[in-house]
Formats: sequence, C-alpha cells, structure tokens
Amino acid sequence: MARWETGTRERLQAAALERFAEHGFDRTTVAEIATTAGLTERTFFRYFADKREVLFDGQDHFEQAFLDGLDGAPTAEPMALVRASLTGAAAFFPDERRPWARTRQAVISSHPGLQERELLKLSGLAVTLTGALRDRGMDAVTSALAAESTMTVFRTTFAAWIEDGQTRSFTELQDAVLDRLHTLVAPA
Amino acid sequence: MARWETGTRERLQAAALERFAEHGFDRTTVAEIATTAGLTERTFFRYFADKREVLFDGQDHFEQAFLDGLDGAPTAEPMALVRASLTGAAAFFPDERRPWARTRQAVISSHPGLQERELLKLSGLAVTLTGALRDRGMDAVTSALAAESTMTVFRTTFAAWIEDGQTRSFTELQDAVLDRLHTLVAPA
DNA sequence: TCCCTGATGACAGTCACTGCCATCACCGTA
DNA sequence: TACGGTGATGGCAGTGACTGTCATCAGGGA
Repeated sequence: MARWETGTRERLQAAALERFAEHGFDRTTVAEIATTAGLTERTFFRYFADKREVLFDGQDHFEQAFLDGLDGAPTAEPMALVRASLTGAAAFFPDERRPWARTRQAVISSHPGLQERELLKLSGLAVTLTGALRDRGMDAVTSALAAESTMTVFRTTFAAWIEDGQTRSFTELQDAVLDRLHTLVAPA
Repeated sequence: MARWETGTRERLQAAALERFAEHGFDRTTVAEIATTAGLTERTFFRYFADKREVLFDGQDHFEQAFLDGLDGAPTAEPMALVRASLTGAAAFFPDERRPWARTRQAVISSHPGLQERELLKLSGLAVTLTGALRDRGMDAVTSALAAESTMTVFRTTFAAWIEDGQTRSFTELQDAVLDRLHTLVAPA
C-alpha cells in the first residue's frame, strides 16, 4: 500500500462531482477530471468502468445497509421484512449527509444518462433484496413485489428527504410514506 | 410523402433487432444497422437519438395505453385507478405479440445499457402517471406511490408473461400479481 | 543489492454521436 | 414545361468515451 499517493479513487470522485456540479456533466471531460486529480484519463478508467460510474461507487455498502436491516428482523412476516430493510437503509442517511446528497442528486437529476445509472443501481438492489427475501422462505412473486415496494418507499422517501427543509429525519419521513402505501393498497 | 422508400424507421428497427439478437449489441455497429437497412449511419441518428433508442420507440403509444385505461375508470378511488391503468396497459400485450416481445427482451436482458434505458422509460411513465393521478385529485405522495406500484405490478407481470409457456394471458397474470400485492401490504 | 509486483503513463485505435454542407427527388406553380 | 422550394439523405470532418498494449517506475522482500 501507499507506494503512490493515497486516496486516488476518492480524489477522482471529488474532482468529478465538483466539476459536474460546476460545469455540467456533458461539458466535463474525463481527461479534465483526471488532470484535476493529478492523474491521467487512462487511470480514471482503471478505477471506474465509465464516466458515469464515478458518481455511483459504494453500491455494496448501500446494499449492505438494506441487508443488515433484514438481518435484524424479528419475524419472517413479509411486510415486517420490508419495514426492517427500510430501517436498515435509513441508517445510511444521517442528516449530516443531506447537503452532500443534495449536490449529488442535483447533478444526477440534470442528466438522463445519470438517471439511467441510478435506476440501474436501484434495480440491482431490488434483485439482491428479492433473493434475500426468497432465502427467508418467501415465494418468488411476493419476494419480487416486496423488494420493488421497498424500492418504491425508499425512492419516495429519498425525494422527500432531499426536498425537505431540514426538519424531518429520513426515518421519520420513511415511516410516513410507508403508512401512505398501506392506506393506498388497503384503504380503511 | 413517399418520395423515398417508405418505412425507413421500421426498417432500421427491424435491422437493429435482428443484428442485436444474432451478434449481440456490442458487436453490432450503427453503420452495420444502417447499411442493412440500405441507409447510412448519419441517417440512423436522424431517426434515433442514440444506438439504444432504436429498441425503445413507440413509448408514446405505450404510455397512452395506461392513460386510456385511466380515462375509463368509473371512480377516483386510488386503487381503482391503479387497476384501471393496468387494464389499459394489458391491451398493449396480446398473445400474438409474445414471441416478438421475448426476442426483444432477451436482447435487453443481455446488456446493462439496454436495461438502463428500459428503466428510464418506465421511470418516465411513472412520472406521467403520477401527474395524471394528481390531476384526478390525488395528493402528491399517494400519486407517486400509486404510480410506482402500478409499475411494480406491470414489471412483475411482464416478467411472468415472458416466462410463461403460453397458457396465461397478460390480463390473467396481472390480476394474480395485483392480488398478491394486496396480500403483501395488507395481510388478512 | 536485485528482482518482482502493482500502479501509472503513453499512445494508438475503434466507435458513438454531432455539425455542416451538398445533393437529389418530388411537389406546386408560373 | 421549366423552375424554385422542401424535405430526406449522403458525405465528411471532428470530438470524446473507452480499450488494448507496452513502457516505466517506486517500493517491498529475498
């Protein structure tokens, strides 16, 4: 380790986000990002599969948060598992992270290609979750629906969390969204 | 009209699907597709914004099917609207279409970039639906959840329809999935 | 001290995609 | 019938993302 300057990946990510936010995704070349980080374009592509991927690293940790929540679930009742994985996810979004999340999300929202990548990541997460739910004895269709519904609640909550002034926590918002889903599908 | 050979767009789409299915998406160049259709690369990009888009034309008609279903809804009760739009969507998938849908889906499933685009299209549809539901008096969060849930049911149904031997119709499968969603969120 | 290993640089090449201008077939009109 | 307008297409050069390959170079271990 550390034969060369450390934190190469992080430097590239920081440089990319900064330039994307400032000049826009399309007007930023990979060569620029690399130069800003004191590296070359070729090295950038050794760390990230493509230009968009630099904004989506750490997917593993993100997925793990959902799975950790699942592990903490007391029962195997489907909706309880959905709640549990969402609780796990909430740990990934403390209030301190909100400003950074806003910047990043603004960049993503401004570019269809980045939205695509975000959707693909969430889709991959849904697949992972579906598998984890099946491992807990849930049937295929229900697992898929539960995983997708988890993503629905998460997505909706995240959007609200980004928009929210500063008052409500991720968990707080998420509980409200989950209640709404219940009311929608099973009106009193 | 018809000063040049007609059906340019359709010829490009057919040529693209055929070559993608045969040789794979990555090993097919846009120039090849265009040549197969008797045109040039430059013309391809006049019809489709990018190489992937050639597989995703007709999004408008697809969205319209959901909206048409919505228009036929008797009430404004949220879940009834979800059902109605799904009924509209089912009209888009008659059994005759299944073989073609399978080929197309196999191509899409084999390439992350195409999956991304498919997800973006469905996401766009969810946005459209959310708006249509809000127009019918539904609140913002419920509209978003209803639209996303509609997509969840549709996606799950579509996957089952593609896998299904040949026996069950789209509508049939969709009703079953919708029941499962209800059971999941509001267990007896 | 020397060799090995892993991170980086350098460079050429492919291909998606764009801007710009030329061409050419058809249509309506004088 | 000759003519100008219009819209679809071709040709071509240029940019930038991404890849394969080889050279380089710093540090760790034998």
